[in-house]
Amino acid sequence: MAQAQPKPSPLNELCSALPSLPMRLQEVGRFVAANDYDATTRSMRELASVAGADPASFTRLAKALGYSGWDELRAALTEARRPAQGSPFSGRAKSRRGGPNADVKLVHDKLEAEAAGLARISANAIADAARALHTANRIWITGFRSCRSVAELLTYQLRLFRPDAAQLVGGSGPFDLDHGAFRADDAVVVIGFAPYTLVSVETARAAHQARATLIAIADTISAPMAEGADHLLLFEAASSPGFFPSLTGAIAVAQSLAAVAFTLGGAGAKRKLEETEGRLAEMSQYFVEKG
Amino acid sequence: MAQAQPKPSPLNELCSALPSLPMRLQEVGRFVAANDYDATTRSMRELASVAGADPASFTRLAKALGYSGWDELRAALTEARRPAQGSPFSGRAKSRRGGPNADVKLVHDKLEAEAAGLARISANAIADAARALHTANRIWITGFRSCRSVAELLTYQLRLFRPDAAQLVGGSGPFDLDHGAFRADDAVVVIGFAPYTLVSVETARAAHQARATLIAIADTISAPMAEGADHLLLFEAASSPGFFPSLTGAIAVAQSLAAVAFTLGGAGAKRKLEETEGRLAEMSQYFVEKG
DNA sequence: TGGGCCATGAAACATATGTTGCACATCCAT
DNA sequence: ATGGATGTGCAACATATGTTTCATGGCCCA
Repeated sequence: MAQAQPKPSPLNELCSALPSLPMRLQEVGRFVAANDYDATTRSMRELASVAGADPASFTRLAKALGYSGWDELRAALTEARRPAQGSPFSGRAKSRRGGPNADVKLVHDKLEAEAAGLARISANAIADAARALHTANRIWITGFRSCRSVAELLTYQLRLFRPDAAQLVGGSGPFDLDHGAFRADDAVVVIGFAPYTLVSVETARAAHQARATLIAIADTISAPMAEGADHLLLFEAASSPGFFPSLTGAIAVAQSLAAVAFTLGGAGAKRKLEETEGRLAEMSQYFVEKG
Repeated sequence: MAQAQPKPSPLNELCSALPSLPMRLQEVGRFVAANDYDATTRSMRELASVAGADPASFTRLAKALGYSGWDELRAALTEARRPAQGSPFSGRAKSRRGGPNADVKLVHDKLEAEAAGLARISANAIADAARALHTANRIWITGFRSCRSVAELLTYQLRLFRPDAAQLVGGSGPFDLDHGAFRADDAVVVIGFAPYTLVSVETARAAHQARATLIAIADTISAPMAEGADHLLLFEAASSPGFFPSLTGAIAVAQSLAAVAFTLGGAGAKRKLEETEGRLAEMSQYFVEKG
């Protein structure tokens, strides 16, 4: 870290040194470059056997590249592969003093990053969770701070076709919680990201204790409300440059959840939806173009 | 537990098993979940020393999860982490042809469409609108039905650094409106899509009459609240397959708006934000990892 | 051809690794 | 209080790991 160097990737220096290496070392070197993930995880002997080479070659390769041994080379590869934590835009953090268009650029980057984040959401996990929602007797939904908007949206959409089932926890204030009402055949959805609100964690635990199906929508696998969750739906809160965590992913997850749950509901859900929509329209809350 | 699934992520089953584990194993398990990359690369003893735990705990954790030992758990984690070969989307679209996985496909398509929708949002328009927000004396925000969640999120984020300026219209109920309070140096944000709620249109008109700066976030140029709007921010509500309009775009717009407004606020906004965050933390509403 | 040089594979080595047995602490039911 | 069961740290264990050494075989130059 103390180096002023712009951090040369071990893989790059491997490739550039390749031609000047003995035949066997070249083979091994190419193998490492092509399978660098396995190089960091499997053992030297394993690699040797699938590469059809001698274990010693790996040690020799490392030394030929200036490392003290294979261990050190592998450590370098491992660090190079380490997922960017914290600042995904560290590389792109250019001097934003560019001009009057800096704001436009910020928005642009942000949207781009969020679109990429959506791609990383697991459709499988959502479908599974939706099935759990479908079979649940009642559905409780929790979220605080900015996640409250996500919780409210999910509640709203679910209530469109399951009006008596979906319920926002703490609907009449953050201290009016319904933990005691959780039953084993209920589903509880907890939405949150770091820093985690205490109440949301407590809600998750209460759900778990009540043996209700717990669905966690969070930014990390290690989120406290993910503990004991039957379904864990991840989204990227920090994916976008900016200062507040992003909720775009969480919203997308919530909407997909509602959509799948709706399709699972079949004709009954559709009927309920039309009924609800009709009631809303009846209250004449809609604007109609005159003429 | 449905065992028919092809790949239950080891991390997920770890998280769900956590609560039923003994104390020390929970600590170790949490550590593994939080540092899964190191878990696959560093050795058991290394992990133990930085986690402040006994090496044996890792073996025991693995066995408690049903693995034959730490090596097998680590192998599972390693495989789960293996980089997807190919592009994130095309690569994963394997044999998703209809069948029982129709739900998965639905979610997949939905997310893809929404990601594409984000790309069509105008960064320029958002930056302009943010400047208007910045110069406004007070900021009123409106949205009903599912758009209420967007309105609440925007309000929440703006209040983080402009607590006295941002205000949700009808905060104490949909009929407690503040139309009379609009002033010429205020900004009014109206969020909505078809079918348009009557109140939101009335709010837009009231804002216009008060000569306040009107910012409309809507799905169409012809949206009634867009009439007379100083800034019109479009998002795609119907872009995604499914049955409910999508709010992902609206959320992205709202967040970007808040982000740019924050940067425009400069040091003062930053100070206010820290102040607010501090007050929130002081109320000890956050969950802190013990250890 | 002969002699030095280097690349290469196999086996021996020291060591770090994952595991397991044991002793002690802790908790719960009797 | 007592006895049993369970969780936890420590240390010894068998072994897989990375490294080194040595013998072999090919190559180039005198």
